[in-house]
Amino acid sequence: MAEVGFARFSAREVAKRIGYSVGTLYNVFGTLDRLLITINTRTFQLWAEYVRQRLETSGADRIQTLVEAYFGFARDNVNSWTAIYDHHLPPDVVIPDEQNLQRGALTQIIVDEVAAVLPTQAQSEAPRLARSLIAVVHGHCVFDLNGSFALMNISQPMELALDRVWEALIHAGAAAPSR
Amino acid sequence: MAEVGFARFSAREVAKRIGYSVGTLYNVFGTLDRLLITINTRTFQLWAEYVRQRLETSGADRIQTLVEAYFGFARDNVNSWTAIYDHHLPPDVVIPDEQNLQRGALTQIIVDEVAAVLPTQAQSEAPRLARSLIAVVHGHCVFDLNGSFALMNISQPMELALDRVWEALIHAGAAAPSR
DNA sequence: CAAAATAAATGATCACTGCTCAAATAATGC
DNA sequence: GCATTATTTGAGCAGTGATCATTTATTTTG
Repeated sequence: MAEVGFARFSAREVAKRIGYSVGTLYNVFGTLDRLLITINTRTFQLWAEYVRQRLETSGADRIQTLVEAYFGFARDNVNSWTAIYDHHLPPDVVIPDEQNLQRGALTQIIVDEVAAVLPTQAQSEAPRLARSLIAVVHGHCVFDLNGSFALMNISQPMELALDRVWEALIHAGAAAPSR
Repeated sequence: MAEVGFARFSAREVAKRIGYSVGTLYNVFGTLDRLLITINTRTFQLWAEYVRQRLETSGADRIQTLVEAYFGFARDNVNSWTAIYDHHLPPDVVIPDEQNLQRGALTQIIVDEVAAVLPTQAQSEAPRLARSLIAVVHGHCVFDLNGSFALMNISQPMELALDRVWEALIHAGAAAPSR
């Protein structure tokens, strides 16, 4: 997936590279969708690990570190990252609970950091606000990687996203970062 | 595209439905990518028209109308809307200038409305800020349509996006809407 | 009007895809 | 050693994007 991207990904090629036949691959995963779900869950895990490591060596502005890690992983792993959002499940296919839990770990990291920055009386808003801020950063990241921002001469999209994020946090009562 | 969605879209099926052979379709468009580009440009035009009509009957908060129109079109045309972002061009294929101009019309509508809401001294920031706000709404819209918000029990994602948008506008000096 | 020149449309063919499942192969238990 | 269970296989099916020699239709010309 990392090498060829979602559009050129195929079960046959996977089988060839791992030294098995297509049949075995289908015996294990049942369907291509379930193979893709598994691959994308793994990408989420790598992403969460990437974010955790960045936080370990973060400066004072840990929110900035989060935004930079979101963009950083996407930019360093365009194909794998894009595959997460290119894969649309048919209505009858569902992601196993176990995998949804694993995928949620990344979100939890962000919820915790948002909570840490909010004042006590705004703590209850952290989960909802954090998810909204993820959407904010995600939107900027999508437009960065698909060339929309470049086409419209918008430079430094990551900084743009961070501006939006801190505006929202400060509005919610967070203390402004020392910048 | 509207009926079957990006993943099940095929040139052969198009040819069958319009009463021509695949060959003719390829004589006209040259490649599937160029057919997809054409379809998606048309979706942008329909989208812009949709937004214009909503603005005509808008209440006092025209920014809210924009956000509702962004979400509204996406929700009413999930397959066509999603196809815009699912179609990734190979590095050697480019969108013709003419089509990029047409696609830019939607952005221009939003830039104009953002400018109208900003004070005089902030006018020059309108193009950059407007594109950032589009990214904000886009991110919320993606997570709404792909089920991410539902999975995390986040209700009213459109209202959430509008909150972020107005926070940013007020931070930039816009007068708060009467809500 | 007919013949020549141009334009438009065709669809068999190629290499690929997801997926199936009877058959072959391998591993295990007794 | 033999029978039972567990794995693995890959040809085959219906579909895909793309090609291009051939056919069909239209227009121009003498």
